[in-house]
Amino acid sequence: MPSGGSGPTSIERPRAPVKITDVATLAGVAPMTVSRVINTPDRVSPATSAKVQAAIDALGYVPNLIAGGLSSRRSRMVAAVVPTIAHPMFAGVIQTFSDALRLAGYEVMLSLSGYGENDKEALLRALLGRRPDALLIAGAAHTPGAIQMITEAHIPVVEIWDVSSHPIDMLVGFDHEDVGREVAQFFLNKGHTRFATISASDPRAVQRTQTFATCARQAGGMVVGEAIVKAPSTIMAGRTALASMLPDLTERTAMFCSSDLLAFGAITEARKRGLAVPERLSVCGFGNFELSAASEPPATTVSVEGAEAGQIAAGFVLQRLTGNGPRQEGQWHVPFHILERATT
Amino acid sequence: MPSGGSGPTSIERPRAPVKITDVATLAGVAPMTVSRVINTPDRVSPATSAKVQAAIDALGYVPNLIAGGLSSRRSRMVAAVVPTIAHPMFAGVIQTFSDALRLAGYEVMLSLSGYGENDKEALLRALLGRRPDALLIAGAAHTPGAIQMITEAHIPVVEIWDVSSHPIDMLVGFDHEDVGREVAQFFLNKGHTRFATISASDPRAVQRTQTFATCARQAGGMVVGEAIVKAPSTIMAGRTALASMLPDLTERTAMFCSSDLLAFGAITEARKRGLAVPERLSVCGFGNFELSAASEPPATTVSVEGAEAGQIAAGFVLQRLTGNGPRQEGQWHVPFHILERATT
DNA sequence: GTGAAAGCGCTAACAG
DNA sequence: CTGTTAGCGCTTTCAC
Repeated sequence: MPSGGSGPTSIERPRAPVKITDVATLAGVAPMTVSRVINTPDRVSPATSAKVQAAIDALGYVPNLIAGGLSSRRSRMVAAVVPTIAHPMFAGVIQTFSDALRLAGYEVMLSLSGYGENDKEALLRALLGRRPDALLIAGAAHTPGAIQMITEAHIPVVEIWDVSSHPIDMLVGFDHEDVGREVAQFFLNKGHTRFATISASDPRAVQRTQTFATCARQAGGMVVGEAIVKAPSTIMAGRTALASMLPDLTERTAMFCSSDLLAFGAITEARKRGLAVPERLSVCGFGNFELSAASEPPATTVSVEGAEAGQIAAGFVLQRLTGNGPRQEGQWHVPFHILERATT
Repeated sequence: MPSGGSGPTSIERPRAPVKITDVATLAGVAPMTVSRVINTPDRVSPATSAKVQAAIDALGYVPNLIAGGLSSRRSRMVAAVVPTIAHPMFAGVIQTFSDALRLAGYEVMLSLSGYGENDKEALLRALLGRRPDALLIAGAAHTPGAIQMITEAHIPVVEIWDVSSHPIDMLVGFDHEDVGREVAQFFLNKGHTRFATISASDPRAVQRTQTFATCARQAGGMVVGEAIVKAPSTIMAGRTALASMLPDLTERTAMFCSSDLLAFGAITEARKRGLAVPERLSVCGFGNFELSAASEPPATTVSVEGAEAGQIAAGFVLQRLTGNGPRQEGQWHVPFHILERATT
């Protein structure tokens, strides 16, 4: 029941949301001029602009972006899907990505998918139905249905986290197998011969730790334990896994955990059980959580430049959106490196 | 340059997004019937429904919710604004809230505001411009401009985190002063006479710790240190604060930290410096992070039922949205309690 | 620099 | 149970 009922009071305080025509009427201009004041101010004379701005302020006008989006076919919104933002890399990516896009006038609509792939298609449907101008999505392992939906949306897509031989569109990620290899090499260089892993059950975590184990074996090492715990990683899971692995940790062992949370749990439990870290058990985590830097002893970890990844991803999206140059294939390898601290 | 170039192939693979009329034509029905199949399936005959569904699948139709929203004036979207979801209470609230609303057919659009209040009005404008059907917002301390914008949106609003004497609409929160009081009482009952606090600089954290200090003094206790660190809380800040406070910790002291992160940092630094926990320094944190339960020694903390808060908030919103009964004032005190573990 | 007309893709309201 | 008509609030396009 718009503009119904009660007579006008002395002060304008509309009950139904103010619309562009209300502002136009008050300012004595056409709706189109109001639109210009908001979207392309430089195409309006200063005098008119001031009048309109006054009307906007007086009425507290908040433009309906739904209507604008329908008309212009641009939602000025970018959808982002990540499993969690508890992980520093994702948190970093999202933060930087959001900031960069907001600066360019886009809002980021963030959805957390969790680690279960159960209703990801439903989530995607709900997201794509809102016609985002672009999509940022974590993980390259999508169902065929999901890939089809994404493809047919005809919007720029950036996949993060994984490298992939078949990116949907653009990609910002790293090779999880490279990480495993590099950590293995790190330990091998230190003369380790016995190895162990604790991994969360998600595919990328498994990739990192399995490659680590494979490399260790290939170099003549012995893998004395490979625990897998249900994703997402927790400190407690790390403690439990280490406890159950204890009988096999009879000699000096080098351990790679798929997350700093698992690593911290393993370190905590090891020290409680009297296993000296790093003398008897060397531990390297993954993710560079603040916990690893700030706990005692500070823990060695693999750091991935999430902030940089977000910046690059935003650049990719914006370049496509602002349409400078042709559709450019973007693929960016996010750098990672081992931060050696006191647990190795 | 949309719809350019390459000629049609044998298989239908539309370059522009499929719309409701495309589906209607293929199914041989009116657009309205397609709409009904999607939104009110029980009002369509099974035969028609099947035909339409087949057309939807064949074309990979994803309804444009922007258009639907404009027409129906319901976006089926709820905006949520929290400073961070690194805090278990917020994470819990958002998770439960999202799940409950998704079940009812609403998507949650999550925005992280951070702890700076700088551009909150701009954020709100961008959010409200998308015409969410309801708003969940953390913190009761809003600027007048923000309050006016929210009010004039004429949508259900739930504030979380804080109790307030002047809620905008509905409220799910707790009294931070109550927390301070209760923790003080907890320590007093154990016979403590010397107290200290480490707090993040955000208003609610300060409220908790200051009330703690006040209560301790009123009971005849002595407050030997009150550190304030810049929000958001970090482990390292807790370590640094404790280190600087060390000279004043000459006797058995009870410490309340505004976050488990600060508490963990304080405990870590204390033990490193040879201050026995809990014998010389008793520490209670806030938030019930996993870290507190899983670290060694397990840390005493204040647990707030975030998941329950999210459930209640979702209930408030849905009741208003599905419109059973009159506009009901909702105010809910989220329960909290002290989890005593090994650091006190 | 400003305005008028048309329409974005969908659904409310009302027929049949 | 299904179809028709009108219009959501804005921006595109074209005119002046």
